[in-house]
Amino acid sequence: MSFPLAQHDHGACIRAALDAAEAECRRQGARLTLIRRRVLELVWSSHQPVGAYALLESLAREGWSAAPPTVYRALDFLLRHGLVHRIALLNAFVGCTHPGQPHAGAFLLCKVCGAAAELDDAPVVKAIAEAAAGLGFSVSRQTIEVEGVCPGCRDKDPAP
Amino acid sequence: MSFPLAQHDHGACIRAALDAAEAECRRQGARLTLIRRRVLELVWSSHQPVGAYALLESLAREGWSAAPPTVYRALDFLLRHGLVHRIALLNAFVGCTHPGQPHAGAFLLCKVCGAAAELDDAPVVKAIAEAAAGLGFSVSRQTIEVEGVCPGCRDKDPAP
DNA sequence: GTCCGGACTGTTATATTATAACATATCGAC
DNA sequence: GTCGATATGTTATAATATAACAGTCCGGAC
Repeated sequence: MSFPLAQHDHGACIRAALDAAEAECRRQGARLTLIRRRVLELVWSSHQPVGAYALLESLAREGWSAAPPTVYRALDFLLRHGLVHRIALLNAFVGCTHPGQPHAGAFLLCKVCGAAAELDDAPVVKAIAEAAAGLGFSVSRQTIEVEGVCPGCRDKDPAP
Repeated sequence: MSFPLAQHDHGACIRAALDAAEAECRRQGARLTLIRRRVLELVWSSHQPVGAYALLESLAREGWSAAPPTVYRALDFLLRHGLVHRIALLNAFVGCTHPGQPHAGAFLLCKVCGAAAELDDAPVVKAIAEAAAGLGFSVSRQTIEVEGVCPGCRDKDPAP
């Protein structure tokens, strides 16, 4: 719900995400297998969206026998169970900060540092729902991606 | 600002779009060359977002000597001058319904018929701007894409 | 008019992202 | 243990997008 600070205990982020994922999979009766778990961990290795082929390289470096479908299947599982989001603008994937709680997923993407922050999307979703309802359109899924500069980078590099 | 009806005078849509494009290019001192004009016309040949390679095939059928860069350059020009929008979810392009008037571009995408409607995005943009400002994020560009079912398809195929 | 520089287009090659299709392995219920 | 469903391995290929460089056109300076 806010931008990750430059220095924070990121290990704690990862642990929290994996714990939440375990719990969510248990709740849904889904199997968080070794490779799915590892892909999720890699997605969470930063707060920047990661491309599928970057994940693939990481897996390969670790000695997994990995081809594109390996990664895409794991990502597909994680998407279906609400553990990651796909950033359409970047063709990349980022960990979900609150799995289990239904939400559309709205992202602020910093053009400078590449970080992604998941926004509280309720007011945005409401505005969209109203506009759509006015046209008789029934909404099923939303993509809200906002590019700009995050507070950290703005302070560092004022008016370039 | 609303969904295109199943039958409407689409020729008029195309003519209006091309006239607006001519005017907008004149205003901006930009050159709407033959191929750019033709690509815009092809983008406007329906209200459904069109992929770059579909455009490429159309051009090829018409006897243009066309390779991918041909199309991507034309699309890039049209994007830069606000004559088309890119739909990130679909990797496809759609004509802008009100060039020259600054707007973020928000789209309703019908999963059934594939039509895209450009939404009045002011309230949505406002909601996003407020949320972003609250986090100290300065917005430069937004992508708002909403999947669902348009009124026409909903009526045809109630509760599938 | 013609020369110059910038913008536009042609062409080939290649990068990047994603999926199809089929074989094999693993898990869990019974 | 066996069966069916789910998950993974593997090869190939589709779909989208860009790099790089050569050639061409166009409009203004002179």
